[in-house]
Amino acid sequence: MPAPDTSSAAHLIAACGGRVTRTRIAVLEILQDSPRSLNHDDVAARLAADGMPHDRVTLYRTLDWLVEQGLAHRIIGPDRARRFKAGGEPRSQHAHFHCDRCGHVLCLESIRPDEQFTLPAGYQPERAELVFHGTCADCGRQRGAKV
Amino acid sequence: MPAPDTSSAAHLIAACGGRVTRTRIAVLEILQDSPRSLNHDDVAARLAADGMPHDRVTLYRTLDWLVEQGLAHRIIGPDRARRFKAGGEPRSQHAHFHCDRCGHVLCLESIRPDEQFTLPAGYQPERAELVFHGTCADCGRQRGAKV
DNA sequence: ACGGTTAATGCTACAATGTTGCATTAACCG
DNA sequence: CGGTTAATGCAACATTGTAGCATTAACCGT
Ligand SMILES: [Mn+2]
Ligand SMILES: [Mn+2]
Ligand SMILES: [Zn+2]
Ligand SMILES: [Zn+2]
Repeated sequence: MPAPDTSSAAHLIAACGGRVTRTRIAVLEILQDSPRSLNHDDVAARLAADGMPHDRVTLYRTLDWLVEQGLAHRIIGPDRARRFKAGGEPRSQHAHFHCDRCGHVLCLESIRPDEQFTLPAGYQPERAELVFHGTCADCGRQRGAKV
Repeated sequence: MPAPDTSSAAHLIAACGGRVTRTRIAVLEILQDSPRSLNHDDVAARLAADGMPHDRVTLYRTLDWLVEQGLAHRIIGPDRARRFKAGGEPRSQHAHFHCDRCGHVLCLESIRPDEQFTLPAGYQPERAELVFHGTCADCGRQRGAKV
């Protein structure tokens, strides 16, 4: 009997009290395996590659559920499409970087927008979203290459 | 002959080299008259109130054109709908505040997200978007009122 | 003021993204 | 293993935004 991996997808899902289904496990593992955030199409493509059956609506609901449970977090890109990444935002709000060249959205865990600004009187902020736009490190290296 | 008001909507539009049409004038004046940002439906409703004929697509193109010309700026809310406000972003990127209670999006001209953070090596940011979420000053005053 | 040129508009159809309702399946529990 | 019900699959719909193309009207020169 292997030691129980308390950080495995199935284990995390079970800890939320929800049912541990093939779809939830597969989707969460896909998010965990990806260094960058993924939109619905990205996840669907990976599910298909794994030979997993998948319904468009179920995927929406699964991703929303993972966010609700704090197992993933979501950010809305300038293409008005949601992108997802494993790991919640317990109290650690972090900035994101949207590369205009390759379209990828990366997490900048080191940058915390909260507690950095003082708002005008009366405003009661609960969270802050900070998104940079420009050229990512990868695309900056091979400059001129039109990804 | 009245002194030429160089900040009037018609004058600003003419200065861009584009044709000065009823729609462009009306839309820009609507944006100029509003203290908060407006989405397409907001603008359409005001056009209708003014008895102006308006087509959905024309409104999209008009607003996009105003942004292109630097006469308005756009921000994408968490409801993935674009909101517009008069005035461009010449070099003055400013933060925005999205009220979770009333849904309004306000400009925080005093807060400039750029030149505030140092990104990891390799990243080349060109602009930064900073959006706070919470309760706005108006909604904070009449707390408990469920707008 | 008039007519020609063409940018801007109106209209239709379409695309992308996300939601709702409901019947069916399968995860869990005893 | 069988019953309960959360999760899924499916179809239809909603919202937001685009593309193509015929028509209108803003502008310019006369
Ligand atoms: Mn992130
Ligand atoms: Mn603004
Ligand atoms: Zn890139
Ligand atoms: Zn408010």
